[in-house]
Amino acid sequence: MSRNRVTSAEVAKRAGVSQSAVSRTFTPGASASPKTAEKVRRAATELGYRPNVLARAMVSGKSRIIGLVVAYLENQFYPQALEKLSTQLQQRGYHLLIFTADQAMGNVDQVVEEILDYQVDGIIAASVDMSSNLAKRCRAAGVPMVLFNRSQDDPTMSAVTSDNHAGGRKVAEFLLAGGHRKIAHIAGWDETSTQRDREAGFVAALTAAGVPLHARGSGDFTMEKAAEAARAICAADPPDAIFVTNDHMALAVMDTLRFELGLDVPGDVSVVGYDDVPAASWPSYRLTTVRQPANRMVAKTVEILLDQIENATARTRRIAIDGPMILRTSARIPKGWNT
Amino acid sequence: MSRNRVTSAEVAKRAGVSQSAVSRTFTPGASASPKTAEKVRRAATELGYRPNVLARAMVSGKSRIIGLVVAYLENQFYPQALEKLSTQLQQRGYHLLIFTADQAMGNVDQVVEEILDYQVDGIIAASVDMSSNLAKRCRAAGVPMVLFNRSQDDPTMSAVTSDNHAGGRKVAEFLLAGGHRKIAHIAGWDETSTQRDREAGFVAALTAAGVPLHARGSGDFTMEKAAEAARAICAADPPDAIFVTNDHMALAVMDTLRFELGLDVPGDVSVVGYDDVPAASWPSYRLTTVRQPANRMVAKTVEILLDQIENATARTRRIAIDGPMILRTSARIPKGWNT
DNA sequence: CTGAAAGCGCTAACAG
DNA sequence: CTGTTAGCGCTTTCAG
Repeated sequence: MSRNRVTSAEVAKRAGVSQSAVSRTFTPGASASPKTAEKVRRAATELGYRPNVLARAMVSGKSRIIGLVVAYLENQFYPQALEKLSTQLQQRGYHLLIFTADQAMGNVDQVVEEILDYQVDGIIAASVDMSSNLAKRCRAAGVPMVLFNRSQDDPTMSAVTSDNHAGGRKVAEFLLAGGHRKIAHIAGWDETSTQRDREAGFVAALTAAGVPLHARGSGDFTMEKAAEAARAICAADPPDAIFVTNDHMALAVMDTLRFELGLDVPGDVSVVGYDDVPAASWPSYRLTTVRQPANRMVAKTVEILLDQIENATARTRRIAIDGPMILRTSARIPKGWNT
Repeated sequence: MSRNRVTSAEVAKRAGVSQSAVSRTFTPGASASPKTAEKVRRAATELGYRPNVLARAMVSGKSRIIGLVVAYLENQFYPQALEKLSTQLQQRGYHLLIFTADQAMGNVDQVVEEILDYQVDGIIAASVDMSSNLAKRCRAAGVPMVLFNRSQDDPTMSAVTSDNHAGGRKVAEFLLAGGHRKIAHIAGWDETSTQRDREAGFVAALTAAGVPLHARGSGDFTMEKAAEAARAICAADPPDAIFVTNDHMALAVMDTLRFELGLDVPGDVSVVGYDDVPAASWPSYRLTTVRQPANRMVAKTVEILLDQIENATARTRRIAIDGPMILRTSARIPKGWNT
């Protein structure tokens, strides 16, 4: 009942060749005669041999494993991204090693140290914030890192996000065009770039139109807090529209408005979210939102990371991908409005 | 810009001790004098040294990585389980290496071979079906495996599920007590144990009461197909209750009934699901369902797997954890009904 | 093209 | 308790 894997040496013996010959036939850029390769391959299948990835990693310095730091998966946007990330990486011969970091516990840095222990070839930090001190540590270790759905102040880190500022602006313009003038905002965490950028774009457009923000609450990126914020905001002078920083919270806001406060959406108040998670399109919600193009974000993330890994490209890249507004029925649609 | 990690040898030199001394101070069950340990630890922090997990894995035979095979993460039950799994494992010093397997592509076996290449200490197969041939392969390799939320016919594989048969029975009894007599079922894939067991328990109770199944449709575990099935079932002689194999599909069924077919839930038809995913409790749905105790299922999975890994317990265990019915408002509640 | 030999960084006997 | 000595399984010079 112990680890009894077949080794290259055993295959070599059976095939009547040297151990290095075996190694060569299993190494992509190798030099082995068709004849030898054939003998080896036969012996290998007979014995059920497969190269030990870890041993290979030790000597080659390439583990073909990518560390993924992720916070919480309740917001549907992340499992979706995780799945795509895993699939695309797997196709290229890499695999994800998962590390969950309690955003709250602020143990992200600690976790990254652990990741480094595994000699990962690269790191993807999905929506967690990390010290730029840490970035230095990774760079020193020669391990590339890319931030997914978060961009740090530290411009030396590669990052892929959607164009949050533009997205926020679009929402404001859409709401304004719809005739709304008592526009509220329910935020996530102020510490995150997604929150800051979306709100900045949103408020900028409002300001440009000379319309002040009617009210503001914080939902902490959770449904419970978002619901509370919605209650608080509507208790005083109810808004006629609410922009919620992400769909996950927006869903809770819609439910609170409708089932608890007895308000009609969009009759009494329009609601707009951000992300376009699967649930946003469910008939019960039909949430108008700004789509984060998960596919393209993931593809870019993989491209940038593998480029840095395989071509030793030191260049850090920061990308913001534009996403369209998805018009559904949770918000009044201005006449003649096009995307 | 290359891999420049500090090695134990460098720490040894700086601390003025042997390389093995360094190894010992970083190995839990080691013998090192407080004095030496102190010197080593200082030198280590000064140099920023951390043991190379892969090298350790090579010689010790323990990689402290667990392979997780997972199919699709859209059904909220899985991200939730994944997160808990990762967290609990991480606490015990293990980490998850993710492998996505297209259930449809039937490449599960292929994927497991890949997992084995990484010298994982164990494998968790979350809701995917695998050949018992493969189980043999893992056992031969000395790698324990436990099935999560699926139990195979092959009784040599450890498995953790909820008590699906009992769950199905409960639903039938609940519906029957509620006075329903035209009861339909919308299934997932017939090949899965979850589907078979839930339906078997459900139908058994119906039969015992002398009530035939009014109609049956297949939803393929997807929302689209489930919606179609709902349409088809209601086109002929509409049922007064539908038991849907999982919440993910049940949500779609509710939406279809309400917004497309104009039916009232539970006024015209009661809907019951299975899993108790987060969305089931959202105000728009308030879906009556059978809870799969994710926490306990995960805890058991981790316990069984680590037991087999750390204590070389060969004993395979198959566990079905009972879950309560969660009464909400998508189904009529019989008078005086208690859990 | 091929075999022999030297490690990758670390743990685990083995003597002291 | 400590240092020395073997390897873990594999890739990679280095001669041939």
